[in-house]
Amino acid sequence: MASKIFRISCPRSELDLNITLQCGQSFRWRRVSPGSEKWRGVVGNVVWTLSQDDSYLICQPHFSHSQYTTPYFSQHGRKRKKDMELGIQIKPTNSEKVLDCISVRMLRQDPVENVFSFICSSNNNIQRITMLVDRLCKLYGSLLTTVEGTTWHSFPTVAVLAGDGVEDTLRAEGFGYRAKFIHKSAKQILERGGEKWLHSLRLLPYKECHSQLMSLHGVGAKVSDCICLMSMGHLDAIPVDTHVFQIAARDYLPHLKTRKTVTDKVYQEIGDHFRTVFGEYAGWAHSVLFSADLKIFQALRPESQNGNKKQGIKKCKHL
DNA sequence: ACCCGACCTGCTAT
DNA sequence: AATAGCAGGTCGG
Repeated sequence: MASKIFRISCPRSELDLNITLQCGQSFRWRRVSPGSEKWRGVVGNVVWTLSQDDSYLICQPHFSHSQYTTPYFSQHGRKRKKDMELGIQIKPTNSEKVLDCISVRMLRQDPVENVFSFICSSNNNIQRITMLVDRLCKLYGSLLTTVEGTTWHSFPTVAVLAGDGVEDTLRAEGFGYRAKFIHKSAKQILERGGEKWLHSLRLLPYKECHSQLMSLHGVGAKVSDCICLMSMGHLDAIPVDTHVFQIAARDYLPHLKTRKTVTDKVYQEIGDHFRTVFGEYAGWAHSVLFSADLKIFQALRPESQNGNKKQGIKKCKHL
């Protein structure tokens, strides 16, 4: 049931789908077919097919029923580039790959999806995280629609994830020790007021938001920062994982090279350093550096070929 | 305040 | 072929 297509003015230099949808912010986007430049995924309760040329995003919703959607790509502007250039000048290591990834855009995700996706991320790799998140949606989400023979499901509600037997089921489905984290966090969120409570955290200052999220079982400092950055609107949150730790030790804080693990103190030090170097969009800059170090982007060369025909075009401010 | 080992799973390297 | 190492960490001691 294809419907209207939305064209959104947005230069590829400021938002590259291939990087943004594949760099480990969201685990729900798939290429329409192998090698395709079109992406398909779920935002809220709507399946979208996204593509772009050098100047526009082209967005097609697949409705099964009438819906609308809230802004998904964050609106942080061009000033961020200055911050990034400043950072690159200070530390040129890896700068070529970094420039390839500068067109990553932070998403503004739904907090529920963000929380449970990143609970799945602990001590895990992107491929398996993607598989687990997909499994979570198929098990506990509701069927939205079928597109070209593929079924698409919504992300599960908190109440469903808090239900009886969820932990045992998830363990049997290969979630490992994360099964308990998911079930218990869902129950904690429900006790505090459910989705409404989680959304209300967006009103808090960064530090408070960060510590509230950390009260959830399975959400530590790193996952909490992922949520702050990717769904709470805190563009200065710095998730420090093993990868960012390596980058920091290599390019910014050489005295960390001798350390084996990220302690709370080192975690804080790296975040503060990034915020000092990159300013208010430090979290975005962190994602550029993180993406540049990801294996899948090592051989990146996004050559644009376009010439997309369009019909039934409609203007839309945001997705 | 700080550090350490255990923990599920599945892919990779040796 | 078997085994250690690692992946966007967190928890409890």
